[in-house]
Amino acid sequence: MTTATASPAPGTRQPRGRARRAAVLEAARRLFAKQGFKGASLAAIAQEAGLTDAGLLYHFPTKSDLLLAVIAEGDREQDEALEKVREAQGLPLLERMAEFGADLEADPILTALDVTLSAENLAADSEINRYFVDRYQRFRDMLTTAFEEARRAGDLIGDFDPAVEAANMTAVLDGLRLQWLLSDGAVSMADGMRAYVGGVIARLAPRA
Amino acid sequence: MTTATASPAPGTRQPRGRARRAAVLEAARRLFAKQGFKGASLAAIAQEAGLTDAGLLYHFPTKSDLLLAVIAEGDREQDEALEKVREAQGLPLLERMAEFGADLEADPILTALDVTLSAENLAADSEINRYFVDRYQRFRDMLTTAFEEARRAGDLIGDFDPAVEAANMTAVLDGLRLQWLLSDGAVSMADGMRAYVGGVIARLAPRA
DNA sequence: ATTATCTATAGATCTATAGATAATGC
DNA sequence: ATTATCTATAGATCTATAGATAATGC
Repeated sequence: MTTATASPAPGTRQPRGRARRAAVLEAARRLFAKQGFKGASLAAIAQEAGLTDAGLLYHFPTKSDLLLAVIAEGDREQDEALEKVREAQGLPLLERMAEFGADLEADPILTALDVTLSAENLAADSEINRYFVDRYQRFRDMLTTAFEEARRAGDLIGDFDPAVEAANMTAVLDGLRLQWLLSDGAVSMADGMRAYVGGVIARLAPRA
Repeated sequence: MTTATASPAPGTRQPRGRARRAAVLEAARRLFAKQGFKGASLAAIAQEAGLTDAGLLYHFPTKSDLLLAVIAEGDREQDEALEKVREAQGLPLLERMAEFGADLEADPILTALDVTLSAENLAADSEINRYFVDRYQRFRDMLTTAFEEARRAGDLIGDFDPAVEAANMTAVLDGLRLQWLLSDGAVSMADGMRAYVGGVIARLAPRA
């Protein structure tokens, strides 16, 4: 009976592996952006990275796993932006969310891939699914805390449920993203988020 | 030079074709619900409907087209429910939207397939893409009109943009749907929509 | 010697298409 | 005779896996 030790991800143990893995990610990011998820074949991506398609699958077990890796990499960059938001607390944090729509408009490709992958893996009990479940949970938690803090500070008053407000703010951001993509930019994430956040604050702020 | 006449959809000209088409749709609806879009193979659906997978593709050129047909059929049923909403105008219509989240929770399968397909076809310039673009447009238009009417009637006041409000309300519904699916029901579409619609009205209604 | 990385190969699924069969119109 | 419906077949892509090669640890 072997002890089940958590082994590191494939392709990260040796220099050759790390280099290939990085090359595959770079090629995938480029080809997914240019041809879409379905349009970019594993064989094409593998060729760009200098190995066979089967070789690529040693690093990323499925095509969806590869896309997840591309997205997760993008998320890490976005997380740095989120860190700035997190420096704020309570009402100021919520106020900064007004500009989050505009921020997302800056990276249309990643936004599109993200929506595709999260929707595609709704049902499956996969690592991908857990990734998105966690991400939404963390995002909602951050906002829930901010709503609670804002109430505690007296910046927001009235009979509202912080968890529901957090889910709704997350929902607007996500729903606007879909409409923004489907309307080819005619529906503005930036305008929508500014109006939404402004509306929430106007509704819950103490009367001047 | 032949005149480009709009030919009817394949499988609708002869009784045999109509029957097979219906059988395929029924089998598809059942198998997609049970095994998901990816899990249900064309061959399995075709077998249930009594023809080969290639024969199925005469009726529905691609697997996505088949899913679209299943969804469009569901939409027609939902449209009947929407007709009742449309009977109302202005503020009463908006008030009814508060219950729309609860309505959607009644049909989880269709909701999940719908999100999958709309996200999957964001980029492609396909019939499917146009279907969703149109559907969102019509939904937003309905709400935009309602916001305009409510303002004209004096039920809503203040400096708001009906188009932005319509897009945001559509977005909350859509975004909550995604979270509802991903959280396995922990995030409630019903609660979210009631809070959202209530909030919009509270913010924009004349002070009592 | 052992493990990491990769290739060769085969299977499953979706899709395209040539041509066969069934139905309809004349 | 013409058109609608369908099958047989082949190609493209994703995936699984056995085994080869390269790197590392001893």
